[in-house]
Amino acid sequence: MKVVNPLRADAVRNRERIADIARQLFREKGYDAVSMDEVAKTAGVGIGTLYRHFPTKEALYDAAIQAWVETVNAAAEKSLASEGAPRDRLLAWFEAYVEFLTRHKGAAWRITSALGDDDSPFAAKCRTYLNANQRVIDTLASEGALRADVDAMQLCRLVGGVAAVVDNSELAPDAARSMLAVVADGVLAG
Amino acid sequence: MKVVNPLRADAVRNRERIADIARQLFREKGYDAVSMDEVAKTAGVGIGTLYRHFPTKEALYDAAIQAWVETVNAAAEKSLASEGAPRDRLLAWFEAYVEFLTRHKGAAWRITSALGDDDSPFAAKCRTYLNANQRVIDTLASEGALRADVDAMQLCRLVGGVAAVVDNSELAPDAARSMLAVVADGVLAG
DNA sequence: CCACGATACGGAGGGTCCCTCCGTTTAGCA
DNA sequence: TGCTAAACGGAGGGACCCTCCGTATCGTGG
Repeated sequence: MKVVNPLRADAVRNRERIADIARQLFREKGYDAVSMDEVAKTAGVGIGTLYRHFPTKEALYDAAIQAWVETVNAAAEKSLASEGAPRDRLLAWFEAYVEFLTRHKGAAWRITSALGDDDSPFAAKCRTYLNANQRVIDTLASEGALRADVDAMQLCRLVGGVAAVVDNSELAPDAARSMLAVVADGVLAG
Repeated sequence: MKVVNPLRADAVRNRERIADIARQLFREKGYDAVSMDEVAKTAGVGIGTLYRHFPTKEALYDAAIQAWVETVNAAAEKSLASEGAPRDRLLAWFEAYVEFLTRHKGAAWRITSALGDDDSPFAAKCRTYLNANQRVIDTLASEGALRADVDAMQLCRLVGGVAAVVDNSELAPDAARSMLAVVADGVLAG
């Protein structure tokens, strides 16, 4: 028998090209404004091929935004490692977090919406974010800078909510920063 | 000539029945889960009739959630009129605000998304909300309880973001309250 | 009371989605 | 080179929002 286990070369090629094109399109136009037909046509494959590689549009989206999610942990470490006051470091993390979430239009709301849902295609990304926030909380809490009842899920939701609004209304960084300052002060207080 | 200016009796009847049914359906199932066909069928009218009265789905939604929006000002007054500390009154207002926004599934995000957009069908509702928040800010600021750089738009976005997350993830009131406490403390601080 | 015209009704169908199904083509081992 | 498992491609199904237009109804002037 001729069991060919690894993916065929053309399949690998197509999968990568589709993911690249999708990343580009989603980033430019946002989730809703990109149709699966458009991705297939731009990538030069049939719609059937697209769906063979990515069973739903959300799965494609998940693959398209995969790369940058993986750098989130590094960003958390970097924000925390700096020398400044807890408030400054927390704000730096928040800003990095919002910058990540808003890098692809529509991602902030989609990911924040999926926060409690284990069945979502974004569940893995949510866990990454939760862990990063937990690390930030642990670090600042060990310095006694945080109020006691803050948890990672709550923080993800608060900052994710801000990110979603910033993304949707295309707010300037200043507007985002002033909203994040409110959240940071609220979390540090008490 | 026979110019019949006022609406015909059947038209008035249908308009009201459609709005009633739509309010009920939107409230039960949320914006996305209700189709225009479903509204028409449930109301017992043709799809053409529905669109004669409400030119888009968003216009229908706007009409469906009209009634409760108008009571928001009363809620603001009531929250402010109580005797408690500024923090308690602010929190009471936030909770009332979130309760309003989450009363119809999907409304929080849609309205908060429309905050800067004058062309949105929800523009009028946004103005109502902004004014209510402005009144709250003015009252508390006159007591010196607020940080200086808080504005109504920012507050609408912050609390609207929390409301959207609460609505989408169907969080318990406790979870909402703890997030709102963070925002309130952040706004009062400094 | 009736006839007639302005008004409103209803649903077929257009355009756009996401996604499925299946006949056709291709890769790659023996 | 022949053959089979794997991959491809696109027609089309079903759902959606919305438009268009022939048909039915309302309500007034005669």
